[in-house]
Amino acid sequence: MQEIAELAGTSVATVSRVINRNGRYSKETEARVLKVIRDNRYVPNESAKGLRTTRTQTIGVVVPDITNPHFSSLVNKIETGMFERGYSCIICNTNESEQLEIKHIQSLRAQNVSGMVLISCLRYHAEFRNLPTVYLDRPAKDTAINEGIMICSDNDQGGYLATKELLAAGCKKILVVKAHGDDINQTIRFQGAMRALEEEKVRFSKDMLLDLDHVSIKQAEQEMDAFLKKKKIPDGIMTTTDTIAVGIYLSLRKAGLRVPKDIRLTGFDDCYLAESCGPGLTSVHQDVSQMASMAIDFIMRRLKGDAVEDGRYYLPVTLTRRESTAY
Amino acid sequence: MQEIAELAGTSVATVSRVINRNGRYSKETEARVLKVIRDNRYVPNESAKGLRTTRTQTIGVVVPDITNPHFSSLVNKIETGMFERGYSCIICNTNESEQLEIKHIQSLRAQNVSGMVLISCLRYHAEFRNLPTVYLDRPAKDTAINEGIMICSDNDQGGYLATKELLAAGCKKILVVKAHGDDINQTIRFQGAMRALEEEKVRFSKDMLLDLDHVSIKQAEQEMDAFLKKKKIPDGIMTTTDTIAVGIYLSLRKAGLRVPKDIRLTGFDDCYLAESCGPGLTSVHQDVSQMASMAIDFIMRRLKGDAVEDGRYYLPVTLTRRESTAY
DNA sequence: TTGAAAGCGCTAACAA
DNA sequence: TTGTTAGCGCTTTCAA
Repeated sequence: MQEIAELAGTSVATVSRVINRNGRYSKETEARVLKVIRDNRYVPNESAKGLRTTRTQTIGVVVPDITNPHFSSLVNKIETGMFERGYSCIICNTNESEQLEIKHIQSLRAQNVSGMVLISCLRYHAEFRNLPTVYLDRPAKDTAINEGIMICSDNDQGGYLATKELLAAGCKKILVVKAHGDDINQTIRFQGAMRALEEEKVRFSKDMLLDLDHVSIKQAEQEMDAFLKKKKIPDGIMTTTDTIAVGIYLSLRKAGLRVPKDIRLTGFDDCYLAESCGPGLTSVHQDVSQMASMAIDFIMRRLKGDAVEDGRYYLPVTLTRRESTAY
Repeated sequence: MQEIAELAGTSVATVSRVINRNGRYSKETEARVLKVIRDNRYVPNESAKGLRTTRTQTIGVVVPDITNPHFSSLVNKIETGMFERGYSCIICNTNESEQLEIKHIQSLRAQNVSGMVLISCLRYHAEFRNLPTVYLDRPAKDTAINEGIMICSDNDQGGYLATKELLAAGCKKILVVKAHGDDINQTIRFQGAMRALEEEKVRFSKDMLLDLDHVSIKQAEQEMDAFLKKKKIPDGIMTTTDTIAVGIYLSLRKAGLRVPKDIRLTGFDDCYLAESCGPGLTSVHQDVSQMASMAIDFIMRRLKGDAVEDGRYYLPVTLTRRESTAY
């Protein structure tokens, strides 16, 4: 920067002003400085800037599993949008581990990120009130916590819609396949399903719930294999994630059961898995673009210094109908 | 840090030494400093460290499309492995755009990343010789370029294996579906396919090549729809990516063509799409874990100061057989 | 084994 | 509109 200043015949302060476009300089010096910067391919040092201002042009994004299509497209949208606004994203995978999540967040803070997008059911509001933070995609595990900005789909309604669809298709014996673990959405979607059953006065017995250790195609497939051996065959299956639904497909296929003829099936997320598996999977559609852009907006507004009120934002979901629930 | 020094009754220099474990201090002071650090939850400021040392605990990872399962699992492995070694990853999506890639790399350099993993056919060796860099998954577009460390699968052999499998299944009229664009792997895999055909003295005419604008399920499906309308129906299809193969599946299903009965199909990458679509897709398996860990190792070695020789490393591929080529 | 002090590149307060 | 300068938190040389 010193060098740029000398070449442009000015001071470092002015160079800094031009770079940060704060306006307090003449058109001529601006042009001169800009030219020298371009000619020398000068790139400002972010560490120095970060040290001086205690904020950097980076945003931390904490995600449970980048390998899950739902999250990868969410991350893709966030990363793209942030970069357009001059920010880079540090993506952190927690593999659904709370411990790892905490470590990652510490590391992000050490790196002076300017903001954070957390896909997590944990809440850290007390620890970093000054750091613009948005909780995305997952409500707080502790429902008593109201602080912070939270954006997610109306998961309860999603579970409801999917189950209603199965009932409309004439299903009487509905199996629900969810996962337990830290993602509270799984439970919320299940509750939505229960709401739909109650509304239609359909009884649900506990043995029609398959509760997986974690979300994975393999696990869903194996558990379903076991279920089919032991129990009565359902005529409809509601799953809480497309990934699980794909595992169910594999198991049913092996067992010679046809979708939708013998069994109807619904997914959740409506990621590309839903349209690419055959037969096409009816799935609850989440507006990923909207979620990402809201998260970006909130952070940008706080970065500009605007006061942004805490709140929970629930985005509406829709049902994308495909062959798997045809009737 | 100042504060820590005072509380521990020592100087900032010593605190720094303890943090960086350089050994030049007594056991007692070490214990004292460490305790104060823990008690106060002190986290060193990465910006200051970065400014002083011109390297940070971050690695830049440039990836064409995080949404593609092959890349998302590659990134997942890299991110996890790096974090275990104390590094965070800044993930950059280029959406296959050279321009965006260059912007991203500039931004990474401004952020003083300690190393880079680039999934790209471009080469930047001249610009940053000092920055530990590994080119992953994609050979140089300009084959004359020999500089740098490059790790990728033996894509030619992959194309060869897939096509051989189709031939072994008795296919006579083989359609190849690839994408053009910046990813030279697409072409290399195609060449491997040609090698297999030549070896078996099977003629290949240009109208049996479908060359997509870019890799996408949708595009593959649409182009295949059009192809089926105009041309003779093939009895085998070799694709250069699982994603494309999924699009082909969709098109064939609509047309009432059965896999593998009427048409046999192969994919490439062997990502989870391959096992989850039905019927299971025979696909060329890439050793993603190995690729990621080699990349990490090379960067770590260079970070330690070891001289690492430039070179091209081609990892062997295998064929994972599933139903789609059964015979 | 320790401490003092310089300085990494930048921003912002102050002065001009 | 511009320049001078202090100092952000850290590492590292030099001296003790």
